[in-house]
Amino acid sequence: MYSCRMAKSPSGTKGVPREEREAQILDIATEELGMHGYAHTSLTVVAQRAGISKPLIYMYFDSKDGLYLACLERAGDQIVEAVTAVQNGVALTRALDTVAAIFATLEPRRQDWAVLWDETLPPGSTVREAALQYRRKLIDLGSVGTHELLAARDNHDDLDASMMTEIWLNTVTTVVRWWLDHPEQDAATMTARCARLLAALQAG
Amino acid sequence: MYSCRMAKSPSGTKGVPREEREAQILDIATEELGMHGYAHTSLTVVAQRAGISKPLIYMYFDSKDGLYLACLERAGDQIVEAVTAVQNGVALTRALDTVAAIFATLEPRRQDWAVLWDETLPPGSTVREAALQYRRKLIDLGSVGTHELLAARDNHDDLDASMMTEIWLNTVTTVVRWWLDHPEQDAATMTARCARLLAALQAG
DNA sequence: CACGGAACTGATTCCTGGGTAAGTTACCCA
DNA sequence: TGGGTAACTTACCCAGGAATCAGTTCCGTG
Repeated sequence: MYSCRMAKSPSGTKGVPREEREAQILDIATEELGMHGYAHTSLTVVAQRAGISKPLIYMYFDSKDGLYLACLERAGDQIVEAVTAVQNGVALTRALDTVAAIFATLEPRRQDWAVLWDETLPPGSTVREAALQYRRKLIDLGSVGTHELLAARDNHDDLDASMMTEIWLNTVTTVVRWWLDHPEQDAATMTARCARLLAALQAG
Repeated sequence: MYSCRMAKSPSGTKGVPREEREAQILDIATEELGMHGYAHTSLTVVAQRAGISKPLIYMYFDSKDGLYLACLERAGDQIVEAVTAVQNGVALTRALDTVAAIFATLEPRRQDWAVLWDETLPPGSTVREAALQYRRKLIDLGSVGTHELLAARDNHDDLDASMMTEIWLNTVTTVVRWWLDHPEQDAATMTARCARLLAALQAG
């Protein structure tokens, strides 16, 4: 008999090494999670899209949570690293640098941000806690910027800073979501657009 | 026998007229939906919190969708009306007026905005479509403002305006969520805080 | 005082989706 | 050439939550 390929029997190996299969699953899962959110993502669909069966996913990722966490870690680590590397400019310039870095990092897989900022994670779940920890890192980075900006205006209200930090990160989230809805736009265009809008807001 | 109250038998009327009961259910449901989102709200919990049984909810609201839609309509109508009534100032003043109106309207039931902006609505569902229609109205109102603001800066890019409108509404959402996390703040304080932050951003 | 309707419930059904048990195929190597 | 292992599958279980059935109690009214 020839090796495989002949679709003779459904069971048995297809010759795809674990590592490769894992990467494939991860990519598809990220897309599904990014589009529909954790709550509305079904592993059955992920398996179908990957052309495999559900148990294989469980074999490699243990559970739905495990799969989400794998997507989250890949996304979170990459984003946090990229953003951290760019925190040196001053005030609003730094903000622009940050979004530029985010767009660049996200270019190959834009859904990563949506996975990180998934709003459908079950309240009190471990997946939510895990996502919050990654977000926390970004919040801490952003917090430096907002405190700085407000201090320069003689505003030292911590609650003001807290709210502004929240606004900042949700603005990034919104912009990335808008990007997902406009797939034809590239990273550079997005960065330029953000710069324009920021300037427009400032030109009081 | 005395009328009710005696907890003798579980079945039978408790003497609460339908209208009153409906209002009570609506309030509790709005809280649950606002806190956990549609996807993670269970009617069993709503019933328990109201001290009634699940079938009564179905009797009055037909389905989970029906209950959500009732909450949505009450919230949406009120918010849209309040915001519409305040669209007369110019540019950023109008933005401030709008958030002030929103805070004032939301004061008695802050979760209303979270119901309207629920991120856990199932993709493609009728509830989502309904919510989107209400959001659309707010987006159209906001759109006028952003186009105006950008035009004043000689920017006539529709995509810029589209993104900025999105940012605007998500900022409102973020601010209201922050408010939910800081229950001790009142509407007036929130308005003042927003004014301060806007000024800080502009003072380039 | 019967009776119709309004307010309500316990128990059940049904279905979706996460998770598992047990078995199948192919390849590698002693 | 026969085990051992890696890569798979079919068929199933089961919890939880939406939705429903078949009533029960109470009150107003002719």
